[in-house]
Amino acid sequence: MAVDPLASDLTAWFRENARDLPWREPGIGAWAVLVSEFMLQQTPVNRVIPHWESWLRRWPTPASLASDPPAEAVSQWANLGYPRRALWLHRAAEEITARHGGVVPRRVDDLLALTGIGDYTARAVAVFAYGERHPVVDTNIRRVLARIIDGKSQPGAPSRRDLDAMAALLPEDRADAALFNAATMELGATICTARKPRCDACPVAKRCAWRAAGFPDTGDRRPRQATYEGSDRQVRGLVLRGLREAAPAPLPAQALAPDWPDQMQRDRAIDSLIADGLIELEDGIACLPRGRRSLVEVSAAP
DNA sequence: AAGTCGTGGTT
DNA sequence: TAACCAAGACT
Repeated sequence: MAVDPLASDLTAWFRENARDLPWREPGIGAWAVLVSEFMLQQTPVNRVIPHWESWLRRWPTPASLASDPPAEAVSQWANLGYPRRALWLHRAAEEITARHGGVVPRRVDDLLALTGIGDYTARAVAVFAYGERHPVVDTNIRRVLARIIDGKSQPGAPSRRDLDAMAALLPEDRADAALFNAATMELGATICTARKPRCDACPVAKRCAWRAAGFPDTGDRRPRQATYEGSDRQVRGLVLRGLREAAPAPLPAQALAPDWPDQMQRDRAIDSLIADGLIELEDGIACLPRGRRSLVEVSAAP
């Protein structure tokens, strides 16, 4: 069966225009790819790169990460945002070590069973790390498909139709299939962007239903984010930042976001961080999870 | 299944 | 400048 012309145009474009991102280096391991996918969840590429490099330098294998306490992962995560991803990545490393002998699994089902890995990440790792043949759908790909195929400016909710659409376009050859997934994602990230698409540079503009229809605004925006200023998220961020910067030393609870105007809200934030396993609180002393040095360790120090 | 979860850059 | 956006996952 011949490769779909849309797929072949996109992969041809990708071969010439792919950004050389570090996790795309040939021979990069599955663990490195997995770490990149965790960090890239809702975080821009340019912010991820330096963190990805230092993370892998410190923890080159799942087992090496699993052998350190989660507190170290949360600290190392620094200001990447959504810090529970650090916790989940640490837990995934433990699971990989325990269930898979320290080797990142290759099957989508096994990947899906790991903490913090959902439908996108499982497929991304299987495809980009192992060259398995699956359709991958992220927000970029959803947007590209919505525009090219459905003629909409914005995609609706994630649907299994996107997965089916990618599956229908997927080249038979595994390597080509992986390239096509990466190419579609790359187009969405660099050309067919949410805000100002650069249709002049798009290799498949001729095939775009949205363009053919005159770029109709289909409304259908994503729900707007709540104001960050004064939000629970902001307090949580401040509390965690304080603990990170103090680590490995613990802090008295009063020293967490001490200037926050709303005491009740601050206390709720602390409780929610405890519930999430991001911090621990004992006798009014707070620390990162299992971050306090044991008495043995402290007394053994010179 | 809609809400929630950080942080920083861009418009 | 306030709003928008960024390789999602979990509950």
